[in-house]
Amino acid sequence: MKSYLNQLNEAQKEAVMQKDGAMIIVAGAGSGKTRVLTYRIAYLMQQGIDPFNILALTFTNKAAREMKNRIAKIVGESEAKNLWMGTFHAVFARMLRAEADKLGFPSNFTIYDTQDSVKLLTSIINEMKLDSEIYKAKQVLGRISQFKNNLITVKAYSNNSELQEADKQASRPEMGAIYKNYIDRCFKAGVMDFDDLLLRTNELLSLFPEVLAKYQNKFRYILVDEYQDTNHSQYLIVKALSNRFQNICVVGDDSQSIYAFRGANINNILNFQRDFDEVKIFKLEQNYRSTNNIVQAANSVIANNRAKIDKDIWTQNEAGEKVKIMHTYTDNEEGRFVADTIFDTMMQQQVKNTDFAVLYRTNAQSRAIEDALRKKDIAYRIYGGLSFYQRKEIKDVLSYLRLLINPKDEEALKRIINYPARGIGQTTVEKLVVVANQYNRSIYTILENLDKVEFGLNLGIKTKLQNFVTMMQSFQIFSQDHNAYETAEHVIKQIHLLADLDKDSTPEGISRIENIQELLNGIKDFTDKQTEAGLEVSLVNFLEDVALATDLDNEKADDKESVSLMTIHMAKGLEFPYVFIVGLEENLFPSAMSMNTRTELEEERRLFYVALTRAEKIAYISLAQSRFRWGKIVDAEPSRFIKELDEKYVDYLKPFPSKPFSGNLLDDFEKEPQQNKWQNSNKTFKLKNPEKAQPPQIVNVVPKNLKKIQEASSDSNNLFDIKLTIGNVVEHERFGRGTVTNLEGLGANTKAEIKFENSEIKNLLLKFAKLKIIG
DNA sequence: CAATGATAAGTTTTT
DNA sequence: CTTATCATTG
Repeated sequence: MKSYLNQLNEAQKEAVMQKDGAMIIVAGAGSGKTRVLTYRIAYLMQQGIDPFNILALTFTNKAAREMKNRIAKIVGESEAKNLWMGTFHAVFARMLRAEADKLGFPSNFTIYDTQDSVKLLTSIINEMKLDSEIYKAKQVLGRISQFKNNLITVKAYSNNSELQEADKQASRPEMGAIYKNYIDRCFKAGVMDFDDLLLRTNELLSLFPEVLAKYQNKFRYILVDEYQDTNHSQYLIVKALSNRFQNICVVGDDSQSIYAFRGANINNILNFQRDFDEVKIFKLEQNYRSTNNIVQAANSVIANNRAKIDKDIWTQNEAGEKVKIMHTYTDNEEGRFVADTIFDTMMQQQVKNTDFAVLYRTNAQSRAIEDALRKKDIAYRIYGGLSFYQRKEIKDVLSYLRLLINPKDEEALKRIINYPARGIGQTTVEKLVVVANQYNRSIYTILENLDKVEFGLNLGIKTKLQNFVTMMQSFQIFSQDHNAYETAEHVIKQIHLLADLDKDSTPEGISRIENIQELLNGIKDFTDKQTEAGLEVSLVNFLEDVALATDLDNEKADDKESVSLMTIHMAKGLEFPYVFIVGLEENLFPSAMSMNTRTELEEERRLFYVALTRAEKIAYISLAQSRFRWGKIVDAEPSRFIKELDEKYVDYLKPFPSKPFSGNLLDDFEKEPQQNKWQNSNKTFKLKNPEKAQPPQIVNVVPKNLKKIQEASSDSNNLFDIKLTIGNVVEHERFGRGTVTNLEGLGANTKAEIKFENSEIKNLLLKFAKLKIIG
């Protein structure tokens, strides 16, 4: 029973066994944080604490699920089931549902995702006749999100001249009015957006002392994971709930704080000691995950940050391989390097696809990697980007379900009132919105009372609207004695959605139908699981799950044999034996948007730290000299973060090319014709003509300082020293045969003028042209 | 009102 | 290069 305590080191054990009071666990990357949290919860339960009295807040649903499973193994399933464990959003959505009436919300409120919010704001901005160039919906939403995360209500805003002044300065004086409209519309629609789930929880706890008391009493022990990424709103919730018993344990690593951009406040962790009476601090500094080379390399990078808690991350693990850096010419070549290395490693080490992850700063970078992996027939899965539930066809179906449980849901209604097409056009919908605002009712209420209001609709349209309402009503009746799965299936059948999609025989159209099927399977899975667990199966629960799910939460069967591709943000909390961090270039990583202030740059650096510390065995870092961005070829310079890596822990797989590239790159890009044809095809496919291009030569160069290499290679670069003289006959992969008519420049920068057989004369840079000398 | 094509605009990270 | 929105036509 106590045996699990023996699996802990001293620091971990102390943290686990500190039962009461406020405490902070500063847990370095790979220091067994999850293990401490799980054991701590198990320990609490064995000390007699009722699981009903424990609240554990995690950063992802996946983390919550895994932790719960691990706890169940120690204390048993039936006990573990009673824990409140989940993300802030999921846990407090559940709480809000129970208490919704107090805030004037229906208990079946639905949740707006970002897209819904942006659409609502777009229409508000239009209705207010504001310039949509100045009031960009996305930016306005960002601003509103800031307000909400800092608990600035509409009223607080109107009393805050500083904020108003700031918005005036940004020539958006109507910000407050938009904010008010947005809040009103959400309220009227019975919906909450992501930020509302936290904001309204705060509202609930501060306006209703008896509710606060109830939950304070319930949650006597509170644990918060990834505390460094909580925002002010979350902080206040935690503080309020833990105020009575002060049994609060937060776990985090300031070095891994990467969500300031969406309001996370690093001060929450830095100032934790000030917030509670007696705070015990535990530091977990031993890394169990990575080799020493990786740990030290990561340390050397993060040392460049000023704002941090002092700690010394170390490991007993073997030195392992050094961090490997590969500098390629283009992003396509970078992709090839990744694919080739994965392929070779799998062959030589007999390891699985799942042992590899490719991490990037932006989702757009996945393309080049995907292409290369497909060419090598390596199965992969992309996480993030647009998630399954955000796909158009899926959101359409979900919107029907949303409207069914919450007829006031305006965005859901607008989305489907004319999909599949039933002759209700944009103008009609706009009229409805106006009337709904006039009467201060939801659109659906207006629809239900069409004969009572007159606003110039012709009979034909009226009938169509009437039919729509009748249909929705029939769905509602149907859902009363059918479960979520049966209802969804019924709805899909009744609206003839598949018939509509069937008209489209393109691969995209077919995949849409498959997606609908997959959605149905998902709902079935959900209903089955809930039934098994003896829980109430409701559409409300399903929709909430879906709204708060991330891509990481949807596991697919073939994930078990796939290489993972994701942004670094998504990779937080995960680990892989082999990790590729790609695109280490200025303006990409660090991102161009975040180099204005020190704070932002430090966040980028922490992001790099997070990326590196995902690796167990080998970390590869790659960068290209030029990259396809915004439809153009853009020159790139090595990221400053590369220079910050202590050279003791680094291997350059190839010397850095001499100068920033400025020549003609078309060769490399045009060599791979129409690769985009494969874009939407399957993850794996057989190549008809396996590319004959050799994998990049991996040359082990004595680790040298980057600068030295750059200096050394600037005058002569023997790697590219092609012996070519005027008069040679050469063959080019694309242009065919030609004769060298002139040579210019030295070494890597030699430019050749070639007259091709089609009598075109071209100037080619030898290092890119890959000419074959024929005679 | 719907379907189609054209043009414009935009990419940081996400619950 | 991709996606979203706009304009035009039937």
